[in-house]
Amino acid sequence: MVDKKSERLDALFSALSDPTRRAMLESLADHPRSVGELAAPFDISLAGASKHIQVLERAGLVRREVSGRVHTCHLEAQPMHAGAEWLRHYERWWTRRLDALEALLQAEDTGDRARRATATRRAQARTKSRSRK
Amino acid sequence: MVDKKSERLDALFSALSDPTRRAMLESLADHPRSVGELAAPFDISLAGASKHIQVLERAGLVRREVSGRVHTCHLEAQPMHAGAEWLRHYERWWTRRLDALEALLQAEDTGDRARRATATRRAQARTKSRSRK
DNA sequence: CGTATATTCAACCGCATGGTTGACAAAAAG
DNA sequence: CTTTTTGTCAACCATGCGGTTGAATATACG
Repeated sequence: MVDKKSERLDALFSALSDPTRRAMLESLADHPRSVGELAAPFDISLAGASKHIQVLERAGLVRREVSGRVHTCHLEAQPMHAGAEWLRHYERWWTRRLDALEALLQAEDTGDRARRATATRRAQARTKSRSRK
Repeated sequence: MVDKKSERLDALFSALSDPTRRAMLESLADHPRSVGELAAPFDISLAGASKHIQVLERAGLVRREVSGRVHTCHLEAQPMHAGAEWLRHYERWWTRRLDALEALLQAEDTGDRARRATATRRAQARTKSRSRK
């Protein structure tokens, strides 16, 4: 069940890793569109677009309403929330730059592993290719 | 240069789409680790882990400090910011509550997302004229 | 009815990915 | 100097992915 969450993130990030699919989602953010309408802006076959849409569907990002022969695709953004939450967890790393003081504090707080890493960092800052003791 | 941004997102989301790599990043969020330390928790060869780390590096998520024969890997989270921003763009879609059709579906079909297609078809027989542009 | 339209499906192609193993290189340890 | 440790590289394998084409399936239209 932890596994389940991971698989959802797999599918989400994997779906988002393709520029065509991201563009499709952006276009669906405007309003729902048929498969043909979704495919139109891209220089790919309808079958190719259909596959992309299926990937988005499997990731839960698109819901399909079949009405006659037209399949209307709607944006379903909830799964993105999990991804955003995962990323949010790292906010402090791009907000607060890892500086020397923090590294020093961490070295004194925790075990030898952190201390070694800090020493390495310090040594490297001082002399580029000299090895430490 | 718009292209450039897209490529960065490609690399980012693609890097994040693998559970092993996400776990590596989580472990690096704690403190920097050597390649061997990063590989240890997983049941894969060192060479396999090395490849994962290279993917993370190419996505800009990991910086490597070579000190002697030890390669120490540091988390470099800036690239995640772009992904978080992209996702944030859709916040209103997952904030916004389920619409009438969704509510109807939930009432009829208790919670199982997998069988939504059939429920949709059922609901469609009733509300035929909804929401086409 | 027959035909045009919207979409999927199946088979295939080329390339990337995640994984392995077996050298290999460089630094540390003895 | 020799051995051990740390990690990469190259080759290989199986699988998946993005793309195609061509046929199949419904549905709508005249």
